[in-house]
Amino acid sequence: MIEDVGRPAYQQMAADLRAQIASGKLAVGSAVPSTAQLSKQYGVSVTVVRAAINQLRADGLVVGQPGKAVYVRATPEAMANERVQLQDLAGQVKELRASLNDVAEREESTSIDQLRAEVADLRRQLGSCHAQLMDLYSRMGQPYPHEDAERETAPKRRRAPTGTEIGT
Amino acid sequence: MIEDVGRPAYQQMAADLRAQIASGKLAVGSAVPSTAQLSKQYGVSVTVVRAAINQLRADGLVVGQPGKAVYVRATPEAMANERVQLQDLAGQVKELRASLNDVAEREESTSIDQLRAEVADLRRQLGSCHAQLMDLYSRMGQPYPHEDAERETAPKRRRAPTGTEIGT
DNA sequence: GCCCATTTGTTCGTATGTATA
DNA sequence: TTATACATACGAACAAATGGG
Repeated sequence: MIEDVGRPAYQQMAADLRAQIASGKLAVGSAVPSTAQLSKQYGVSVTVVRAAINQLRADGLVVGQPGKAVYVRATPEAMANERVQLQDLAGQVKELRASLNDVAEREESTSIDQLRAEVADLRRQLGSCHAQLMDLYSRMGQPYPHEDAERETAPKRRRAPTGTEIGT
Repeated sequence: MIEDVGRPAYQQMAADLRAQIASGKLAVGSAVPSTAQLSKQYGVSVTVVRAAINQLRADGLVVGQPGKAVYVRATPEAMANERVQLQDLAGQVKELRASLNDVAEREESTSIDQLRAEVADLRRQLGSCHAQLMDLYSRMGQPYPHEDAERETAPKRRRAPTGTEIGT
């Protein structure tokens, strides 16, 4: 199925899992097969599986719950939408600026009606722009337990098995 | 120096390196100490060092060059700026929309001079907004070889050591 | 040009802790 | 309690790139 051996195995595996998520074979909310199962399926060590899963998690596509499974969080399209939306937003603001520039240039010799129409058009464009940005902001700010994710209740020191104490 | 043992060692180490980058002890463009050196310094295995470096690389703070070293790419502040700028941008667009709303509401009974002043003010706000978004877009779109980074010239198959062939 | 040491990157194996069922 | 699963951490090996002798 995969014959591009020019790339590391964990990247190929991550790409394959991404494709499965995008195609719907791994639906959002469902569980990814366990590390051991993936290790047997793909014929690689658990290290490669972990590396692939880590890459997907870094991209925000999956989230792991210890003791349970790794769950699909979102599709690659939804993640790519953020960048695409940002690009669209840039284009919209640019057009908006050009329109406003035209208004400022021709405002001396235009009638009130035309001015009114232009302002209404500007208002429509800005409304669409605003809606996109709100969606973009909410999607980036809300559902992301990324980074630290402070222990909400009790710090509950997890473990100190071998060499957890690190210093200079 | 670090006594919070409630978190994994590689996360503590990543946080410490982040702080060093932020404080300037690890300047942008300089090289991070090698894996072996960091392993001795912090008293952890190379696995922990690799995990910490991987986290910093996933955040876009450092980039590694095989055979040479891992170099500091940007500061955490500059990375956080993207989100802050997005937030500011959201606020600015919101204000802009409110101003435009007021213009549309009061355009019937205002003089040309006042309308002109408001349009000029809108134009100034939109200009600032546009500049911020352009900076944000260029910073996200340009210097990022993230994701796949297709081989630009020759695919140049790198290696196939043990079990690179993976299948279903 | 060739050899060698260093460094990053990838991959293997294994062990342990914690969480869930 | 037992079993499964994720997460962390240890050690070791090899490939590729870099740079010095």
